[in-house]
Amino acid sequence: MIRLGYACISVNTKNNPNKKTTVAQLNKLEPVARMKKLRQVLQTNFFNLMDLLAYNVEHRIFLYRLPSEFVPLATHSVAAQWDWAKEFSWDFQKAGKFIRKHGIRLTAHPGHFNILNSDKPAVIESTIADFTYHARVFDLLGLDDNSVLVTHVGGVFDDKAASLDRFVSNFERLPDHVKKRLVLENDDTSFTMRDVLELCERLGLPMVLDIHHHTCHSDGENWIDYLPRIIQTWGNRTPKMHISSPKSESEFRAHADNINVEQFIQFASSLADYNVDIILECKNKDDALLTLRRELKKKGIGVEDFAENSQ
DNA sequence: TCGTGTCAAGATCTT
DNA sequence: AAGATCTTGACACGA
Repeated sequence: MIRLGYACISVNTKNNPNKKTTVAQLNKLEPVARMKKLRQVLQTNFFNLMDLLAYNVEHRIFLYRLPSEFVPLATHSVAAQWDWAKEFSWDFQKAGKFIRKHGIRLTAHPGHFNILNSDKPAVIESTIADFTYHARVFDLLGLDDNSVLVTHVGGVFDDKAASLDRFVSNFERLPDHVKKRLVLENDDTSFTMRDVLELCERLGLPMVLDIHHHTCHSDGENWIDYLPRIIQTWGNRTPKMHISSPKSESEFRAHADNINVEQFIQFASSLADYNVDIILECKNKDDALLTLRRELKKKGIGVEDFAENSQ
């Protein structure tokens, strides 16, 4: 059984849980007004999250990536004095209860400025801080370890082996509650499916296969040969993958508006033996998901049987 | 209301 | 050593 999900933004609901403010804006304000502004943004994001999750459930979408901006400037010094976890504990509990009740799987993808294998101590520190923030949000929502934090290995720094080793030693520095949620994804320029799989096996971490990245960057491996090992990394957790279609031949790395249905069928047919959650990374977000479902249905293919039948 | 410059953050390639 | 690029939506402000 396959479940489909989308990332961060719904194009069908007007408001999304990704409202933010800027440092420059906050610096214009007095400390009290500053706190008020931050509070206001997070309150809006909670409101929008509940709205969006209700929409998701209505459309039987049980997989969703939470925007990293959910708590505005959470790891920036301008918000350092702000105890958002305490102030919003009621909201976290309420949202968490809804998420658990409906069996929604929430995941996150900390931004690309997070480089755990950096050679700069300050970058490593800010990365640890940002991962910790993401894990804390899931902890406060009371979500299990299927709510993962997806990240890339990072930079190559002219020496891939040394950079992989540095990832391992910096990983050991993460708090346990972050370690249990962190998972690694192959990227489209530096670390291939096999690089990441081997690193995941070394660290005992789950691996997210991004099939689009794999077509952009590999050493010619056939991903199907590696599928059982990739699935194995997830243990008792539900494996998660990413798919997107190339925007065009010339902009192959960029994401298209929708998923090419033939391409999806080809990918998904190899996953028939497994339970897999797949996040669609498309410009059209949730609309791409609903469109893909319609196209599959037209072809009589129930790849997402659970979601279709339990209507 | 609309168009435009700006936004916390890194790595890598180009000049 | 400094600047552009990646990628990217939304905020804030001025017209």
